[in-house]
Amino acid sequence: MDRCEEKAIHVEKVKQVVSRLPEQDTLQGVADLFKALSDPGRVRIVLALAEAELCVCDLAVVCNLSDSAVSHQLRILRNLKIVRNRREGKIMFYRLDDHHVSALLHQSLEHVIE
Amino acid sequence: MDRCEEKAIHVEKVKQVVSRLPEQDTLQGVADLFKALSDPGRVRIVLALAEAELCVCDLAVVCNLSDSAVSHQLRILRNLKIVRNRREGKIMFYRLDDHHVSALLHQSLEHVIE
DNA sequence: TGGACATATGAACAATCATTCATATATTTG
DNA sequence: CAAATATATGAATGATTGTTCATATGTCCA
Repeated sequence: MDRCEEKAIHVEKVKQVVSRLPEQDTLQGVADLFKALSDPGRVRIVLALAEAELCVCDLAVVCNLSDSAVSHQLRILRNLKIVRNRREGKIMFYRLDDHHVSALLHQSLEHVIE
Repeated sequence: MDRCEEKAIHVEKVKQVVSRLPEQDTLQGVADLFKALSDPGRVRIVLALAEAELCVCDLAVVCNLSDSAVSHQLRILRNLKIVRNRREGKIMFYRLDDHHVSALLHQSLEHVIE
């Protein structure tokens, strides 16, 4: 069953690495967060919200997408606690929920532009 | 044509935000980077490589995946300059290409665990 | 209350992606 | 050179995703 015993290359290193990895739930959470930011449209939304609080209609213009498409994507971002919303009359304003996300985006920009 | 003039909500804010957004290529690059990390298997690979340099076979054990699956995923990570490889005889060792990525992962862990 | 506006949601379809299996390449050893 | 090992790659298929369209909800104002 254990492949280490058949073709084992670096058993000790593997054991040590495995022992230091976070739990599966945490890995999944990280992957979900990254997945939320894996679409250029959503990246644009998040970067826009890093600049200013905006409503759905504003974001549709900024992203050149339909209101509906933006709304669908905002739900994804909302579910992952990446954005928060606030109603003011008919209008729903969105902003970033968390400063981590902005930092994350800017760090990744460094990697991409480098 | 310009939706701003029909249902315009916050024209000035929109203009300012748009002017501050990176180019589409950059947004796409960021999205690609995040997409590469949007799979728990690849997150596991990257976190493992943040701990030690490992070969494909080691990673297959660590991630409980086939060698082939790991190899496919490593190619994705390689194409995005997230990992580098080095051959030593028959064995191909992988390590992180860039300290940004490790920082990115740890920042996202904070968001998730919070 | 009814109509207009802003946003949200459900379903469906097209496009994209991950995994698997078979096969190919590269390296070492006999 | 042939066999064995480690890794890589191509093609196919099953799953996931984003967008669209139609419709629903919530809010304001006449």
